[in-house]
Amino acid sequence: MGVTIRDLAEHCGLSVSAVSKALNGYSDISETTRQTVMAAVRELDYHPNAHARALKGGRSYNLGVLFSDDSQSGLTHPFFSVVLEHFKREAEQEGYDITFIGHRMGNGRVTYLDHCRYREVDGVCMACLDFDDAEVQEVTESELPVVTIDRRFQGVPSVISDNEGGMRALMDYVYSLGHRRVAYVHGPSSAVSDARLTAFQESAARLGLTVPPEYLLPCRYTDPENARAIVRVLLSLPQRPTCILMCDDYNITGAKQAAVESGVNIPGDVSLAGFDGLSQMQSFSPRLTTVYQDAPRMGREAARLLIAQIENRPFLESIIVPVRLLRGETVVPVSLESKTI
Amino acid sequence: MGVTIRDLAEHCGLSVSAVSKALNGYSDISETTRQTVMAAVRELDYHPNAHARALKGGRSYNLGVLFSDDSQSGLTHPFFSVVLEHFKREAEQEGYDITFIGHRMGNGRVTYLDHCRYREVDGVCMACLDFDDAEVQEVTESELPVVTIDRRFQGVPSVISDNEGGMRALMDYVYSLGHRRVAYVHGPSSAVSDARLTAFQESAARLGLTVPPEYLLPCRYTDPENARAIVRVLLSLPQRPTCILMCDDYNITGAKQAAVESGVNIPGDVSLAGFDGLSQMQSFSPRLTTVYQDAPRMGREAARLLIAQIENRPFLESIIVPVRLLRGETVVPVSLESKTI
DNA sequence: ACTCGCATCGAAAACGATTTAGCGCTATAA
DNA sequence: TTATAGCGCTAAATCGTTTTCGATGCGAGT
Repeated sequence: MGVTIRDLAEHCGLSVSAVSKALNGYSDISETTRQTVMAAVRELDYHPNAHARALKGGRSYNLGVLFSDDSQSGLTHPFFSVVLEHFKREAEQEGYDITFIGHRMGNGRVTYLDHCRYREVDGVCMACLDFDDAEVQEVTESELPVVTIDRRFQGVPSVISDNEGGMRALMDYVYSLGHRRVAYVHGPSSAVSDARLTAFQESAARLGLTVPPEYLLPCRYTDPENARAIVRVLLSLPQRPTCILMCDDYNITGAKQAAVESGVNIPGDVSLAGFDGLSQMQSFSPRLTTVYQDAPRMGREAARLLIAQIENRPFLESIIVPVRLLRGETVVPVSLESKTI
Repeated sequence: MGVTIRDLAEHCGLSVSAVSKALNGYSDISETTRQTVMAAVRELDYHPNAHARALKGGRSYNLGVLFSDDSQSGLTHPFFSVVLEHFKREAEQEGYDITFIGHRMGNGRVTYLDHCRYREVDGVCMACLDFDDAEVQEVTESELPVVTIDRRFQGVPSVISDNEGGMRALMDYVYSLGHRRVAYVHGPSSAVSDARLTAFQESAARLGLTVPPEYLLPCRYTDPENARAIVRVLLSLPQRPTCILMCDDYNITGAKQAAVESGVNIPGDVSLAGFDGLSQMQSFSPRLTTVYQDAPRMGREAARLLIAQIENRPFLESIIVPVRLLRGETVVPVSLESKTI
């Protein structure tokens, strides 16, 4: 079907190996023959076959992406789709394609690692999944180059958002605006959730805030319905918080709805903050106060880290991606809130 | 590194070819030896190498995905990320992985078709891109199995959302609620946009509505800023529309903002409808009136159509995916709108 | 006994590339 | 004059499969 290296060789009157070496920049090929080969490449529109190359060289120029969350949102995940998109762009720029690693390959079940080997991916990026799964661990412990996002493993390079720093900055901010009764609707237990929760509690302690247990409620990520129910509970508390922190921006709409239903004004009666800085929320009104996570950079850094590893270039053990507090209009000084209690 | 078919053969005391045939269900292998082989597969944890298989058989069990839009949103596209996710799921179920086809492969530029050949994908799914691009046409005209989404090509199977039907239903609905001055903020020219716009105009004519040219404004998709500016113009018209149709749900937030800024109540003063039925908008308040496009089904059907083509099974020429009118709260009877003009 | 068919299996040639070993040749050095 | 050392190239092995074409042994039919 396609034109092979053999066709090229015949066309140039050279051996196959000479052509191969000319293409791959070997030093023992004269400049003139290299020119001849290159000209023939253009003329015949030759392109090497990735499979043959992978078969021989053991390199597929393919990166595996391991990615799943409890809600099975996959590519539609509002935060990780951004990370992924930029991971993909950076990878493409370096000449790598990406393939998604799943555990159902055709009829049968396959472990993640088996899928990686089947496609002979050169490395794997792991994000947003249950890192305690045995199948996942199997990959991190394999000889494959791996990079993890938002989770550290012994000896595995990682890209991590500065969750603690973001939470501290947010807490400092709401405190500075006079808030003393701060509730936190945190995500289900995971490395990220735990980091933020710890930072929340440490900040509270540092600032001298007492946080009653009913102010600390768990909520699924990216689940506005769940968020709505939980915020409704918070708003019906005898001692209502003056400020509510949500675990992600996506849940803000649910919180807003709960507020409307409870006859509570945002931010007139209660302040509200998110986490993520999703671009979809930029047109949220009033402008959302949230902690921006640099998802594009996380994706890029992850790709760079992984590729550096694969190509035996020096690389950092772990990269902390800074976050940024976005001061919107959903958190206001507590004195501006109407005293309705 | 991995365990090959040769290892299997030695372990079983068989020839490589016998093992291969046992694995691939050939009939000239006895049941007992097949059992032996299968047992060895489990014991040695053997998995075939996809590249070797692709090299020999010409099949890679890989589907290419050609996907881009003018705003370069890629995987983060609110509508197509859903299509893609379900395309991927269906493909996985049938034993296919997917790879994204771009035109920058490493340092150099590569045409889409070359990229397809390089990875030897078995077929290509094309969505949401400039179908008039020469590089795109080159793929549709190649010998590769192709399926297009939301665009028909001569001789190429396609999956298309019933845009016309949706627009007609929407128009009938707003008309039935008494709206006579209906504006349409339509998308930039494309097969989809044109289909909807035509349906809009035909419906208007059928219903006896006159649509002044200033009620027909173009707007980029998924660009709330753009939408905001345009709706602001609409709302400042001397003869204000009683109902505004937006080209997609994502732009609704921009429209809402424009309304707030113009002191216009939605839906109190002006009704508002979207298009897509994005799940992200489910928590929009008031509940959005929109035309739901069955993105998951579109993805699934596309994958099925493509795979049926690849595997030489019978397949339909084109699939029209029905839409559904979601009657929310943003379009209300015109008598309920305050007469402020 | 001889052939025929059947059931099982094996040898070997692909697939398209990379890579190692080596071969003639020329130029330089000893 | 004879080693030595590149230079520029080729031959051939190799990567892990699939697939074609036999090959072998055995029971049955004539």
